[in-house]
Amino acid sequence: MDDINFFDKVYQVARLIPVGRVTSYGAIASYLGTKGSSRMVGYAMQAAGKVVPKVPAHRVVNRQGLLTAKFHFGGNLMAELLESEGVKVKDDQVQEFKTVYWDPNIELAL
DNA sequence: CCCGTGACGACAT
DNA sequence: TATGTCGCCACGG
Repeated sequence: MDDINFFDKVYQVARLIPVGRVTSYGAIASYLGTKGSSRMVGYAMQAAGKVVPKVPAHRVVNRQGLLTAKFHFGGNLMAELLESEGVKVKDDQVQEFKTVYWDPNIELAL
């Protein structure tokens, strides 16, 4: 697994996120073992839309449940995508965040 | 090759 | 509780 690029690892985990659930950059980073490099996760997501299969980057938010990435998606697209999957979003913020929160460290429990 | 930037997070004040 | 600063590491210029 060490042969896989850091970005690819991020994509792998991101694709494991169930519909109607969201996770945080730090959670993914922690799962990968690069807890301090949460920024790299977000950076990887930047290219997520360029990779295949398509990575649900819209399901990844910051630790506060804030749609920091919506600015990059453009307009309200990210929020609409989440709501389309059943995730309630208000004021660029995920409602019931702790309820819809999906932690790879727990769910994958590896 | 060096510098600045950035989808974040934790700690310090 | 809120605001400010530092660390993290990859990529572009």
